[in-house]
Amino acid sequence: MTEKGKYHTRHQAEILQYLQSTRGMHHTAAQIKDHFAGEQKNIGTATIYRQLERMVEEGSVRRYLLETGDSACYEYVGESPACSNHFHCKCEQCGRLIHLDCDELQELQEHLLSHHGFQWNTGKTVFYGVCEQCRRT
Amino acid sequence: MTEKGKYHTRHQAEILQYLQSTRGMHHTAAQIKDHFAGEQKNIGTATIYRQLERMVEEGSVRRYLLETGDSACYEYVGESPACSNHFHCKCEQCGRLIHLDCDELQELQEHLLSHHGFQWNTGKTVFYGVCEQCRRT
DNA sequence: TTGCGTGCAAAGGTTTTGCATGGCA
DNA sequence: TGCCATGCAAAACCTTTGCACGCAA
Repeated sequence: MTEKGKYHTRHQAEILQYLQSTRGMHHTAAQIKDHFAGEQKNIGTATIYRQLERMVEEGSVRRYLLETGDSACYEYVGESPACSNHFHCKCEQCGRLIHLDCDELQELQEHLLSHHGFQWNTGKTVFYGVCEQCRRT
Repeated sequence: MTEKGKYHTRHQAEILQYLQSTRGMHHTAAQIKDHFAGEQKNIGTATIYRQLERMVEEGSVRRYLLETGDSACYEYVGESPACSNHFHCKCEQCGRLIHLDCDELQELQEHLLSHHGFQWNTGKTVFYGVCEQCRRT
């Protein structure tokens, strides 16, 4: 399956390391580019997209679509699927992406599969709504 | 809140009527444009986007983001929030958008609110995964 | 040496915007 | 008549692609 990614390059390692060091956070391609630009390390936009695409295919990184016109967001999730036990909630008011740890998620996943035959890819799904902070103000 | 939409125009009525007549289905802006082009009714792209934006703001139409690079999808959902008792599931293999009626949805909604303080907007959320048909093949 | 990775620039696609014109009230 | 809506074209934006060069193995 992994025909791509034959070579281990410096940029590949640096991007992966950056994403790993910010586990739990998400970045757009442009933000990643800016991060390295800030360290005097220029990485071409195409390279960033190509590396991210590879990591998404491998499964170590997830991509989220938030709003029309916005960039996609990328987040390191690791090699093991065990860490996927949280909801991704996007607040429609303040725009934050919130990670909620919750066992209910797994129950719902099983329900969707057994009752509806739908094999839910929990990682890719984003729940839209209003977060606690915004709700109180 | 509704400063916009002061005038009722022919195009507005036609677009809304088309979306209403296809309730349960979703269309991209381009598909809507093509539909009217097929009836010798040309509607400018900008007009379609502007009308859709208005309807989304009003709440009678929902917008879904499916894949990067793809267009957003629009679907008529009506004025009442009662119809929102179903999941929107996008099959990552065949690309279909599936509507699943399910009470579990409301339970999850209550759970998210009471345990995590997150007021989930169920209509906007799309569950990604693999549908029953694709799973069996 | 072989062939993948990179960077740059250009292309591709969707959505938004500016501006003059047309239509609703 | 006063504004809003429309259409066209251009702009803005994110992402992908082509190609020559660089680098890993």
